[in-house]
Amino acid sequence: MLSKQKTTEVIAEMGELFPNAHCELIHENPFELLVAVMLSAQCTDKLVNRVTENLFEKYKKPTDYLEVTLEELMDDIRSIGLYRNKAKNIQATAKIIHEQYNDEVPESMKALVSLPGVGQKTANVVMSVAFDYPAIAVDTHVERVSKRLGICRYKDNVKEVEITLQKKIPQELWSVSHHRMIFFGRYFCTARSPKCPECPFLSFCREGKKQAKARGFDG
DNA sequence: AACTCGGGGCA
DNA sequence: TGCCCAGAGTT
Repeated sequence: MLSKQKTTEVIAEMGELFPNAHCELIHENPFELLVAVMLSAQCTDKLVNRVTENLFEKYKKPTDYLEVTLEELMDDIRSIGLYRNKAKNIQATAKIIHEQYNDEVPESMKALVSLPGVGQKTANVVMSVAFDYPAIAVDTHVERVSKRLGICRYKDNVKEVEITLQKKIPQELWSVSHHRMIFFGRYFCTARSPKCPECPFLSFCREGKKQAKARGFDG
């Protein structure tokens, strides 16, 4: 297990690798962010970005989603997996935000999680990114990277990963860390074929040693 | 804890 | 082809 100091150093180095990591997810309004993250479930970010580019031209406010039929919204996001559930959930959530929250995304974990299609992970992202709330959203990238680098244990569940990260990372870096680990997970520490030979953390990475043995490079 | 949704990307 | 992906809801 990595020490707190070593973990902080790793996060800092990820910041040098991806200086703009924290900017890319920040949308102009929290509602766009919420929709983007709802769409991203079980999809690659590349695919989501392709869809949202057109989607946010057409849909600006929560009520915009209520003025079209479910079929039309489904067509607008059809290239994404799970589009039927996502379209339903986005409409239902837009309706609640319009009717109960005066067209504003609620700034509370409890309220966010109660929205249809919004779970703990999505709520974490919205709170930390849109409202600057100190939280570390543990998605699959964050989980994989944390385990491989030894920040937490392989057997840890999502909650345990979150607790360990919050223990080992200074609070002012929580929100930033989320983004840096996502970028690192996307460009270096990918699920299937991580770029271990190019990785700055290879010297102490558990996964790197496995990969070196399996793929025949110097671990 | 296990199952389902689901089109696209990648090996 | 087969497996995986910025998860959430139901049983």
